Amino acid sequence: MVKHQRHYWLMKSEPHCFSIDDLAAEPNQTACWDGVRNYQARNFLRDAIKVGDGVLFYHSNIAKPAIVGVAEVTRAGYPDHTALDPNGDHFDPRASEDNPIWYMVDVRFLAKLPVPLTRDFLAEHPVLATMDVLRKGNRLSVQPVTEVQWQAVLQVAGLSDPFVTGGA
DNA sequence: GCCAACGTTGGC
DNA sequence: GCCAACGTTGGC
Repeated sequence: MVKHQRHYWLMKSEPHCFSIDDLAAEPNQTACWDGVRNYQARNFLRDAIKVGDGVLFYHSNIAKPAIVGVAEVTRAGYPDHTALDPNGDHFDPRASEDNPIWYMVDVRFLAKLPVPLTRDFLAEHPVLATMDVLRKGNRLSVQPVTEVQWQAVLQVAGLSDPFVTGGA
């Protein structure tokens, strides 16, 4: 029997818009990751991200951008209905029920890192220095993370891997 | 606030 | 299909 291979992702958010604390405060600590309007990120949301995948929550566009928490995917890609709302910030007149164009996933809060992992810190770490998010000019708001990077984040944060339950 | 990097748009 | 102009992202 073949089990789904868990994948890992980094998702950016501007904390004054939606922060890790906002996610933790949501009902069921779960929110839909809406408003992504970039095709490459859309493709990840629509095609690649699956229930159970791990998410590194990254705060962007602040003085000290950093990975601040971890979350998990609780619903795979489905149409982002905010594209259909003409009064919303994420309205896209080209989108329709039949052709949603944009997709989102649901993510649930797992943990806040005891200390945010800043870019400066990441850049000094032998494994984490390779993360896509550090690449100059990388604007992708949803990007893949390797399992090695995922485990390194948890290790340096002093957290146990939430997907490893006892044993092993 | 600056500006480099990038994605998108639209004229041709 | 090319590419210049433009808008946005996001670190600094």
